[in-house]
Amino acid sequence: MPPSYNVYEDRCPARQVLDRLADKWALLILARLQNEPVRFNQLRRDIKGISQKVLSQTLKKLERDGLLSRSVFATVPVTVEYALTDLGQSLVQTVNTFAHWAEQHMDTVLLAQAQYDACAASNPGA
Amino acid sequence: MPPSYNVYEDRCPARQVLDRLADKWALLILARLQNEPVRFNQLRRDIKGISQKVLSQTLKKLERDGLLSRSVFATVPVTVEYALTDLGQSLVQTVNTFAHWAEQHMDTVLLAQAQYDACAASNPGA
DNA sequence: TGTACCTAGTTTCTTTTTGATACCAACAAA
DNA sequence: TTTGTTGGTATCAAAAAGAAACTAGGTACA
Repeated sequence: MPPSYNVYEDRCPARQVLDRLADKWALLILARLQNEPVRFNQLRRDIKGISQKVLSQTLKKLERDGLLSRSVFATVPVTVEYALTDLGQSLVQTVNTFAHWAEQHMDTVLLAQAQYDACAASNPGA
Repeated sequence: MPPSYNVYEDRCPARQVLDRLADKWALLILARLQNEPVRFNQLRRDIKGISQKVLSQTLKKLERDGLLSRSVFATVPVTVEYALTDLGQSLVQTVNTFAHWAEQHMDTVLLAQAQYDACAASNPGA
């Protein structure tokens, strides 16, 4: 039987889920949380280049989607810990595969880019 | 030994590769090409909601990265076919896993969203 | 001959999103 | 008292995405 949901369909909820996950910051956050809960500022330090605003927004979205949980501890100053839920854990392997692909095939991609750019430079009109 | 590249590092090329792939349109294009070459307007029709501009831009980037190839045939009117390269093929399985995760876990995500929103509505000040 | 339509895009303009920066409250350490 | 920590929010400029019109080269129809 055909699948109930289809990511190619514009308004299918599965597409919306894919839209949420197909985001570099979301993937990096999920990957960073795979082994242990991590606090807000630690995430900010570890995931180089993320801004506080985007980190905050992305964490909220991932929490809303049930992929991670937010725990507040009444320490001084306050401690907020983010951890993967079971649902988030179920996605981590795929996220890792993705990150590893990027790390492993990077040289090939860089080479392809250089070739493309060289070709474009010698054929400016094409 | 530690990996040469690290997606958590801001300027690491691997991060840039991840940035490129962590894009819903790029993933949907790669997934659509997995079984056969597809033409521009066919992609536009199949991937619901993509605009011509973004499709054109994304195809160029993926071609530059060496993930797909662009072939022009001198038919009337002209035919342009996009196909996965070997490098693109090596990524397709991961892309599929992602899309399938979205389709399979969607109900859980929708439920989590509803719970989150209900809780937020009853705790407007929190 | 004019009109409409096909291909594969590009251009233009508006709206949305992102990123950088500053700011906030509460408290600790020097 | 100034500096630093926690976890954020507010503001504003820049970048990206989206919607729509437009291009070019040609076919088909009437």
